[in-house]
Amino acid sequence: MPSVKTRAPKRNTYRHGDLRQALLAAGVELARNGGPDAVVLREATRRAGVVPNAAYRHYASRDQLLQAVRSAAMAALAVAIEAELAGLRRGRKPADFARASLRAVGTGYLRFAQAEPGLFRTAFSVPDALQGAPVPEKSGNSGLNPFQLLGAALDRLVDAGVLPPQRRLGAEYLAWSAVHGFAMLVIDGPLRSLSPAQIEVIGQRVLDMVEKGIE
Amino acid sequence: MPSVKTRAPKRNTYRHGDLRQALLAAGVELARNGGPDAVVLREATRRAGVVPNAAYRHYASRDQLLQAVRSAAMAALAVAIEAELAGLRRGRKPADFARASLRAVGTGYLRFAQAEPGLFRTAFSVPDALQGAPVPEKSGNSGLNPFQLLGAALDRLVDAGVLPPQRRLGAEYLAWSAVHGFAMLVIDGPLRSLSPAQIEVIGQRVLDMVEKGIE
DNA sequence: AAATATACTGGACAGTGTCCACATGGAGGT
DNA sequence: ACCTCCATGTGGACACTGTCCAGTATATTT
Repeated sequence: MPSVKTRAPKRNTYRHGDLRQALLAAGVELARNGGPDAVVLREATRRAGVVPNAAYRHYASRDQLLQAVRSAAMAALAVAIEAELAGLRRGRKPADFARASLRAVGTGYLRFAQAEPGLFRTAFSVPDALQGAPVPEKSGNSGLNPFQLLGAALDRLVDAGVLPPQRRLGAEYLAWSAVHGFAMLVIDGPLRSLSPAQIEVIGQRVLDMVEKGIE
Repeated sequence: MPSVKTRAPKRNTYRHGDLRQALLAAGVELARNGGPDAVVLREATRRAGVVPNAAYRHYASRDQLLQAVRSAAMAALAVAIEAELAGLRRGRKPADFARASLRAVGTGYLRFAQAEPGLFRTAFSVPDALQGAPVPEKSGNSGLNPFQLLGAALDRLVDAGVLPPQRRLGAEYLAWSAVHGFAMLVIDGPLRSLSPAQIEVIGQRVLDMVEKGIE
């Protein structure tokens, strides 16, 4: 056996077929374990069974590849949030439903951060104007990126009369700050050593704080 | 002129004198602009006017040097918080003073993150059990690290009767999450493009949320 | 079928962390 | 005063990285 890390599928055609996609997939896999720094161009080409320079036909630099991986990670986060939202039962009063929506966004966010810390850290590894024109690469199935999903939940709170309209402006910053900060502290901060059960409990308290603090 | 990056002070003695300290200082300077990834061992030795391998007499690896830089960054954060606390006028009622203390911790935290984003990102770049035995390398002049300074402020809130004792447990996680998350979003997240004035305003709203959400 | 554009290969270079063997010279004992 | 020890710094090397430049193979267009 030559080596454990043999990943090249021994392509026989000169062209790869879909190298761009293969590099992105390899990059995502690298980011999954290891975070942003683990996204190394040469390793990605190795896994795609191609010479290092071939990557430059599809990405102008290692950083461009990392950006693509980041977008994919952001989209995965959006999907996780959407999944949490989809699991909501719709029976109750609008106010309760709106509150539950905001909670679901936060819960999905935190679950994803714990389940995929590498991707989560990659998604936020580098500056990004999330405000700007929404690009589909960073969005989930609904076409909304995580920031927009949060905004939609807050809008629902206003519509349901739970959140006074004058408090709506900038409310996503408050909610996002609390949840994002907690996620960071959990995945590689002082709260790293807590058990999943403890994290769940404190996470819910963070969401309580947001709910109380925002209205 | 040979080069702009000439930093070697042309030592003539064989021994450096205090290479360990010089490497740490160079590392901190590198982290100040550029964050954790900019802490590169060879550059640090270059600035200390020494051959790369000399570093290994004082730090077992590049990572050990980075850890030392992190501790220094954490200590600088503690000092910034202490400075904010020291600026508090003491005249008022204990309850007001306790509230102001918590706010000062948060404000110091956010000010430092904005003033020294490189050091801030470095301080939290890598897992660290902040809970464990407090080491002086990460502490400010009071001997307390940032986490402990926050805890002390919360204790004062309890003593002043503002925060019910049963809410005290874990309260630092809530406060820390909100403030840390906001800091992250500001220095390299979606809030990066906001003006300092806007950041100040939203930052105060984050602290409002903490105050309301915690009690 | 010829020409062109596209995708990949090959070889190189500077930069990094780190390993090994070696040189230097200050501290302490005789 | 000398001599030896050994912590500290040097020199050279290796594998790894991102990236540049020049070539080569194949798909597409003419």
